[in-house]
Amino acid sequence: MGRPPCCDKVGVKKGPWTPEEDIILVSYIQEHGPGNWRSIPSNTGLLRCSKSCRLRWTNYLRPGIKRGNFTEHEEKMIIHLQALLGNRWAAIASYLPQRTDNDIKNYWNTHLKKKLKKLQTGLDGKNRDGFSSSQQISKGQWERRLQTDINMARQALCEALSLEEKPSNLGDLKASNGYYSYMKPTQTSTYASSTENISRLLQGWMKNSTKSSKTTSETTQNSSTNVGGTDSTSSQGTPSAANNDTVSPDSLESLFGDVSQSVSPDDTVNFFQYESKPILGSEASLSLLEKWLLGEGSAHGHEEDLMEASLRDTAELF
DNA sequence: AAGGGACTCAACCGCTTCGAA
DNA sequence: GTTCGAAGCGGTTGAGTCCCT
Repeated sequence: MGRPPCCDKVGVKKGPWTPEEDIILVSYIQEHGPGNWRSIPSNTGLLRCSKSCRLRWTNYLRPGIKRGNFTEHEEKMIIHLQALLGNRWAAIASYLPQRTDNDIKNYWNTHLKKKLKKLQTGLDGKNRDGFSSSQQISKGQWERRLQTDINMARQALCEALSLEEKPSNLGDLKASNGYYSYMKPTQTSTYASSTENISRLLQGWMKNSTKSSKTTSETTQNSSTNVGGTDSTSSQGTPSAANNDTVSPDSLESLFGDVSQSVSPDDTVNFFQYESKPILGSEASLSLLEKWLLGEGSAHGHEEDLMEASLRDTAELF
């Protein structure tokens, strides 16, 4: 009963990918670009379903993926964004271009959830509730609308300024609807890191062909040399934001320590107010926002700056 | 050294969304 | 306006690894 599996064909392979399969997939995508996943198994001879190919690519083989430990900044971003967006991992991942939604989801479930739970239980006795639950819901709804506005503003800005050059660190990505999505390579030097991937895969394969598939993760661990790609996710309808996993402002406050401790729990909202409302207190903040809107430079750095500016200016407002 | 519980994370499953016909 | 297939997404699983006793 129920929906049949996407690939109930006999002979479709499941389970961990082998280095050989990785190489085949990367080579194919290098040549044809990602997309048209349906045709990949038949065109490459891979005994995998299209979904599996897509996942393997987006979560593992795609250039620009950063692996390994999350930095403190990334952690904060995730907690912030999770509080605002709920478990919309793809949307959250769009703010952390080097991380995949799967990675973020895993990290949340294995690390951050526990961390915050600990903090929350520590605070429970105090009952310093900043929001009512209804406030949280309306904030979520408001923020989602806001995010759409932000994306539209970004796009409009890019179009208005006829931006032709790509952001320096985004390689072969193209701004689209406020997000960066893959653009089929047309000229030179695209997929440099894929080539690197392949050679690493080959090396790892030759060296450790007998080892488990875990080895692959090491061989393909790739410095983000050229691309900070993300799935071109947009905010979608049916959010389940403010679900049970949503973090209370108390936890955020505790976790962020000195960054947040002097300001209200509404910081999370203020962070996004910066993205759309002209209440910026300083020109510096404005230029940061401008840069961020244009997708210039390292998203990481500017988001951090923006967040700090947000907190700083919020404090100034009071 | 061995057993077993805890943890991690790649991969799968199934529902939803989107776009073409 | 409806249908259908493809792609996207979030939740869940399970194999491998780590750590403690």
